[in-house]
Amino acid sequence: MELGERKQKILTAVIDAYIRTGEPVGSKALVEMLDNAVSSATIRNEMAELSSMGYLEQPHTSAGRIPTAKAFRLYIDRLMHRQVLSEADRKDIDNLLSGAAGDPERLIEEASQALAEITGCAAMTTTPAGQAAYIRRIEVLRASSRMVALLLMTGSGVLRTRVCRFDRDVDNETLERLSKALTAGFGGVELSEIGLPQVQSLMAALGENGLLCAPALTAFYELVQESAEAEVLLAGQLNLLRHPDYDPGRARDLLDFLARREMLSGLLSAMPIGLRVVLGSESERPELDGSSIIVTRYTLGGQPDGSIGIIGPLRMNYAAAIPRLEYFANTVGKLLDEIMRDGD
Amino acid sequence: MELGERKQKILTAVIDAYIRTGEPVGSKALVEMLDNAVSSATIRNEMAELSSMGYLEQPHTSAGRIPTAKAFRLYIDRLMHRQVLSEADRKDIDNLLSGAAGDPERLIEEASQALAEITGCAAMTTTPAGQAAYIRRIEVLRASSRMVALLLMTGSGVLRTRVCRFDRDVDNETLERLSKALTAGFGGVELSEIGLPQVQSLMAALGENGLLCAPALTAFYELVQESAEAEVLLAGQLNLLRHPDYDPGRARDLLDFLARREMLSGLLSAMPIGLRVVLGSESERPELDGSSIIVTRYTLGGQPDGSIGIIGPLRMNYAAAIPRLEYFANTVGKLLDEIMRDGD
DNA sequence: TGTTAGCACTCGATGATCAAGAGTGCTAAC
DNA sequence: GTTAGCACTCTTGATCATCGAGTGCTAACA
Repeated sequence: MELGERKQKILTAVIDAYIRTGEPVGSKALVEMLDNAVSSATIRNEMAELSSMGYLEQPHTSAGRIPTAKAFRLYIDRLMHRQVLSEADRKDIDNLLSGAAGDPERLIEEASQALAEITGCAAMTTTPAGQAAYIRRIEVLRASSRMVALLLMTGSGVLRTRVCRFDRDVDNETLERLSKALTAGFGGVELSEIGLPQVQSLMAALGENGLLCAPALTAFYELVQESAEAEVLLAGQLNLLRHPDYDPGRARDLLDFLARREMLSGLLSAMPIGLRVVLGSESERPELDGSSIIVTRYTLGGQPDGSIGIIGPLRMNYAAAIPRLEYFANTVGKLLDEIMRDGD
Repeated sequence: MELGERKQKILTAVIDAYIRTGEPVGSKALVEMLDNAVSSATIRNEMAELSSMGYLEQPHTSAGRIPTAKAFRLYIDRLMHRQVLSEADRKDIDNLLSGAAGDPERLIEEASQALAEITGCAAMTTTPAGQAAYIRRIEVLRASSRMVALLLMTGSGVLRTRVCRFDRDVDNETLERLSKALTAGFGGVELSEIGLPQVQSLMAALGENGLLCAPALTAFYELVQESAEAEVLLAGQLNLLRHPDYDPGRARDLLDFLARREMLSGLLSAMPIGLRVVLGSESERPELDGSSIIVTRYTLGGQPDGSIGIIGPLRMNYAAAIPRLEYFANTVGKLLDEIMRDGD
């Protein structure tokens, strides 16, 4: 079902105008947009056809047309003219990202903030975890006679800590042994390979100390689980409240949805490599209806790693947002590589 | 300006009803609430006086009365009948707080969540930092040949980490020396006493290594600053969107305000010891108008430490919220003491 | 002197009616 | 295939009358 050239032009104009104003667009307005090439009656005929083809719909008889999800899909895939970022645009983004000097996690966090600010949408990112996240280092630190802090550093440079409390005093020797056992047993191991059985067998290997160290091992296990699943960072949710397209109820539902990180996490991890636009109505989630998600991945050492994306109203400025998001992802990847690259 | 007993009863009834319904309350409704003790005309006379005294106001001539901020103040300080928590109420709260076993920071975080859930307001807490927050431990951990992680543990058991990157490779010896210098120089020192000059003089003392270690010292300084000011945790902001008293614009402004943690931090730290109710109109912040804050402190080792509080609409159920908040603060303090108490 | 019944009055909320305007679909002419 | 013209539909905003809740005031009452 190929669309004629004029139909494409008209549809594109309708969507562009709708994205700009949020109002249904009528035949008169379109005549101007198409440089008076044809009359409004012709436009009307074409629009009637576009309607019956499922690309346009009318909120009511005497209103203009608004694009359907199907139309947005076509627009995004084929019709839209992406903006080309100016030197100034790039500079702006570069500046926003220059804040976090050496910490990968903070970089991602600030990238989230910046992306939200630039696009006016909510931004979501996942920390670099990737498939190849392994344990680079484990530390057992005494905090007091019964409290011990565990620290886990992954291969991607992300740190996680947890404090746990023993049932009775532990001596340095025990901690030392625990620390050695953890490092020996799990250093360099991929996070995904560490499950309850592995931790339990380590506990058994510790012999009489195993039971005493149970709180620490539990904490360690939780720490591994926590580090294994990429953390989802969200920024600029309040931007969504500002947008007129969201009535209070819908906005609340959406924010509720976004607050459930495990949802987002699943959503993002299910995304294939490459830049994707998911229209809310295309997902199975009713909360996302009326919204739209653009996601891509940033790379780490040349490999696709964490996700970075935005979520906003269906009627968002794709032509501007997409190239910006791409540039963000590229820059984040580059900065991460710079941080992680070592002098060897 | 003492209020007669009947006036007090009427005012209390008005506020109770207004808190329940959110609508202006009229003389007829009040007659019922006061068990038909007097006629509506009498009530009207009394209400007219209460109006001229500044306790009640009318949205428009033909509507009932709503309480003013002055009335709420009186209500909270003297008129209100606090709910007494049932055994079941306490159990509920105890259960909600039993999650985070041994980690003080996670305990506070979960307390925030739970408090928001129970009260239907937004909850805010600060991590235990207190005036007496000193450095219990500093660790310098190599992450790779150029990346180093710093870890800071404060006396209250809170951990903070930061990753920094050196301009060139650092050998273990240098790191060792840095670690020793930091521990020797700042171990046991109060956070508030560590400023740029102190860090700089340490850098000088490191001699030729000082310059090389500059990124780490910068990170250390930032870490100290970050740990010195109690972190403000916020939960349940979305509860506010659910409340009919907030129109979308006001809700957004309030959420914007809450998102600026440094504002909250200042607000909380300026609060005197003990349970306080601050009506939004009593603060200088226009964003808080129409809202109300209830704050208290939890204790750590018998000393008042972090803040814990809620923020919600002016018309909130104080009689229920206040005793719950108090119980929360007590329980959090108890749990913290349990976690921190050492076997010596 | 304090309380109450009665009543006129005010003012927002509700709903009906109406005109204006935007936009369409259809028909007939080009 | 395109266009001018026109009748038709439907939203929007304004105007207006009505209704009802609630008040303030006055006069009667205990």
